[in-house]
Amino acid sequence: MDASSTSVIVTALTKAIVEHRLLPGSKLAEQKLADHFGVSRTLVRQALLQLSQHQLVTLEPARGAFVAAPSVNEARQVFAVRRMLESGMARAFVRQVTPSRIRALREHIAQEKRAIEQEDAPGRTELLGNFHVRMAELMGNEVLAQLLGQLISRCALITLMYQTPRAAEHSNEEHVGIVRALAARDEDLAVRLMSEHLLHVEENLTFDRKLPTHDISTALS
Amino acid sequence: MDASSTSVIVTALTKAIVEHRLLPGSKLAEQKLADHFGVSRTLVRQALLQLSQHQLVTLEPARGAFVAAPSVNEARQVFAVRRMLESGMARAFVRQVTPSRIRALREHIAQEKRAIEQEDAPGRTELLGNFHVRMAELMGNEVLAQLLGQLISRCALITLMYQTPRAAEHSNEEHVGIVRALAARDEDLAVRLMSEHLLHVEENLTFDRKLPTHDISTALS
DNA sequence: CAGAACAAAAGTGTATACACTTTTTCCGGG
DNA sequence: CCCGGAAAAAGTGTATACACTTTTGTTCTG
Repeated sequence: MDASSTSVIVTALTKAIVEHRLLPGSKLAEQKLADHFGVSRTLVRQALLQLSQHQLVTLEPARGAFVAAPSVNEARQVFAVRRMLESGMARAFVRQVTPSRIRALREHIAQEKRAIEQEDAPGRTELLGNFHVRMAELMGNEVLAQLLGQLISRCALITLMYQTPRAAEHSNEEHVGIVRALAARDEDLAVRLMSEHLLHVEENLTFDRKLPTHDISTALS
Repeated sequence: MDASSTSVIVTALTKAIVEHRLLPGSKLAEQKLADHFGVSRTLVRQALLQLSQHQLVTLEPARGAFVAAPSVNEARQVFAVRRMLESGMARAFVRQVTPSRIRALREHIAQEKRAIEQEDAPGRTELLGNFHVRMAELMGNEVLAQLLGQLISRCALITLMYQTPRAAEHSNEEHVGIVRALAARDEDLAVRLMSEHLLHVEENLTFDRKLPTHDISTALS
């Protein structure tokens, strides 16, 4: 059993959704996607099924697939989970700090900064989210990394316009503070900063935004 | 797009895998499953795809689906994630304790006890795992509950023979202690007990067990 | 002109078909 | 007797077919 052709579709759609080229509520018609990717509906359906498990797509019986539009409530729950999980992660990270791990995080933060300065909105959002995944990877816990990756994709879908330059810079600075606490092996400070960081991100949520529904063929090309 | 027929298959297979009626490594042939459930391979494939995302099944290209056999390393990572997540959950729970929530947990523990006394092995394992999901549900965080549910399914697959009467009783007693700390609103104690509880469960892992591969038609009937 | 009712079109849900890969079986050579 | 290899069987991967549902568009009625 294979998922390689399917995963191309999953990746492309995930990227489009997370980068808001496909907006919440957009219809994802199977045949149109199939034509676009040059495969049959079978593979498209597999991909949509996967995306629905990642909560990036909702399936309505006999009506089809739509880009997910998470409720305010769901958004808060996702952030609550992230706070629980990631404060624990910060604590665990402190207990196994190494110079090379700190270096890797600092390099990542530098990349973030470059993306912010160049006003590269999609790259910026991705890097800011990936900071957290990077931490998990550096700890050698792939299970954690994968889980966080999914949660963060959901967050990207949720936050929509979180990626204002101001908020992005703010996040970047908070990352700096977190890494400083990690490097100092200050467990409680690191945990507190991580928790506050996620609270700040959540506070920046803009739930009242209404955006037009895009066409899928333009969004994917 | 529908998943209702598929979800029956997913549920049945999940139950069989978690209860060890289907053992790690067992082949899950599509046509056999299709015959058993009276549907076409299409729906079986959808189900297997979902189960592979839950990490209960591994898919090997052109070779088919097998009940997952998580490595020791993966097992430890899953438990590490649970400790991070659930100590945070315990802390959050304390901050929003109510008498009815404590009552619900105590009732759950009483159920556990009954299952242990009656030596109902599958029910026991399920209830012991569900204690943690129940906490998430009581907090009103469905996202957390769903996530924990998946992690705990993976754990059930991992722990295999964790469900010895002794270990089960031990877990049950620890649940009692955790609820007592929650009721007393002792945040630090609750967090510590939860973390230690999960460490104890992890310590009971038996990685050296070798078990025969069952036949799927007997396991599911 | 607005609205209900029906017909046509489009789209989803499941089954089946078929190409291709892996596994098994069977046979001949060492 | 055992090993290697070819042929057959079984199984997976993708496409397609078809029934059924939803949506759309048109016509008829008040």
